[in-house]
Amino acid sequence: MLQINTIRQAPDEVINRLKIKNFDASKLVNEIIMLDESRREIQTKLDDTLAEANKIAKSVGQLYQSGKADEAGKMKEMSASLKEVSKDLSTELEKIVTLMNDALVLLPNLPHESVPAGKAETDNEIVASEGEFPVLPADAVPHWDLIKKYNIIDFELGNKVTGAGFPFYRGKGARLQRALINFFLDQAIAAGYEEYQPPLLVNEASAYGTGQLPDKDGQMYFAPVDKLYLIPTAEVPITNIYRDEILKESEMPVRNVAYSNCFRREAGSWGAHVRGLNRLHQFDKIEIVQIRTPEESYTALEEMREYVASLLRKLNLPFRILRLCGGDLSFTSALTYDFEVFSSAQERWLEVSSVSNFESYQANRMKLRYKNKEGKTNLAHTLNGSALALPRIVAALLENNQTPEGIKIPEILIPYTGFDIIS
RNA sequence: GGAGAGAUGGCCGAGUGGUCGAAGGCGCACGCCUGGAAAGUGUGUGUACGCCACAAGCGUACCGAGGGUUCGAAUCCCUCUCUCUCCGCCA
Repeated sequence: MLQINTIRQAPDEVINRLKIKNFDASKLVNEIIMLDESRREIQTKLDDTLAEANKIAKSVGQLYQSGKADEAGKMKEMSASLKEVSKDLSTELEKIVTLMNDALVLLPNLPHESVPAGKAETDNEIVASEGEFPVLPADAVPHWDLIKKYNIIDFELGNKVTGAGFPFYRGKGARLQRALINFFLDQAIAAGYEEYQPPLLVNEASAYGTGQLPDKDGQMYFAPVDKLYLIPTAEVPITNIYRDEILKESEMPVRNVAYSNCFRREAGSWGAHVRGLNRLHQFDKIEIVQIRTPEESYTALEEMREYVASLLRKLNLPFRILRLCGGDLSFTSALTYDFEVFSSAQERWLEVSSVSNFESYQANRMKLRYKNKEGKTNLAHTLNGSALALPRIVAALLENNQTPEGIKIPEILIPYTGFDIIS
């Protein structure tokens, strides 16, 4: 969430910048400022009352020790009324703090100044475009036909055992998945990321920390008996490692990578464009996470963008990079680059990665701070990106590399797959 | 799942009603010492909020969480959560 200081110091700027996200914040901001004012007023009163009560308690102790029980008795009475006052004040304070927090979590992150205005996908700005579209054979088909033809991914089996959106990968399909996972992890490690294997279920505090709660409740699978959420991305456990932590500047920058299964309910989002591997309830993703100082977080974002681009180049996939417009930008993000690969048989662009800088928005919510060289404690900046999400990469690889002989495996993956063609 | 023990600062660990934000040790930071380092030695070393200039300073809260008793709680009482040990089960 946004820092109260930011809102207090420049409320108009907050309102103006959120207009880029098509979010009318004026009412919320005013409410927050009013709540903040009364919060501070009450806090001051309460502190003064408690200070006085503390003084009395101390002198009562001294009076008893010096045998002046009468005087001590009088002091006790004074203390009783103070106690009532402080009780009322702290109840009131608690109420206001709750109201303020409830309001604060409803405010999205401020977009970075480079974010273009816009309402929808079509307003995203294409900032790069690379690679050649492949020339496909005349009888080229989409990946959902290819996986049947070569018997490498089985949706019907998934339907039987679990339900829609939970396919089985088999034979060379399973091996291709495993190859991609290892390839992506090896690449990330070579680029300086530390590998983690995170838990796939997280508690409520973690889901809240990265911002899945309260705004994306309903998108996550939930195990009510133990009150645990199935992670929609490794971002959640990996970033929450640092929840309630104060990092030394020497421990920064943090560069972590994790492979995980991701679980998404995708409630209400099934339609014509989600056939085959385009959208699943369970999928595999390698996620990179960085924790940075505010000064260098945008340098880090560009570094991550370049890293993701390098993966797609190595896989020989045509891709483009979009700078998301305000309307398409997520609630918690300040700036996001989406990566899309061209899936030739479907003839559409598929989003395979999303690289974002959350600035201090997540950090504030999860109290992730760092101590700078001067010894001052500040909120850190968090960033993350997919590197990469598997299903759509697989879809594009299958479609783009289909030949009459079979599906050719990109050169760089062959050491990982152990075969060069799926036929 | 059964039985027991416990939760204190970055870590270890003392503290069973007042002078405790909390002894001591380790770690860390800075200084001295040294050709340099180690050792030794001195000083410092939590977080949040409020007043205020995001200074100094002062105040308040925090010893797993929440509530209670009391003029006063790390210390007493209640509830919850978590951790550990043993047994059972088990990849």
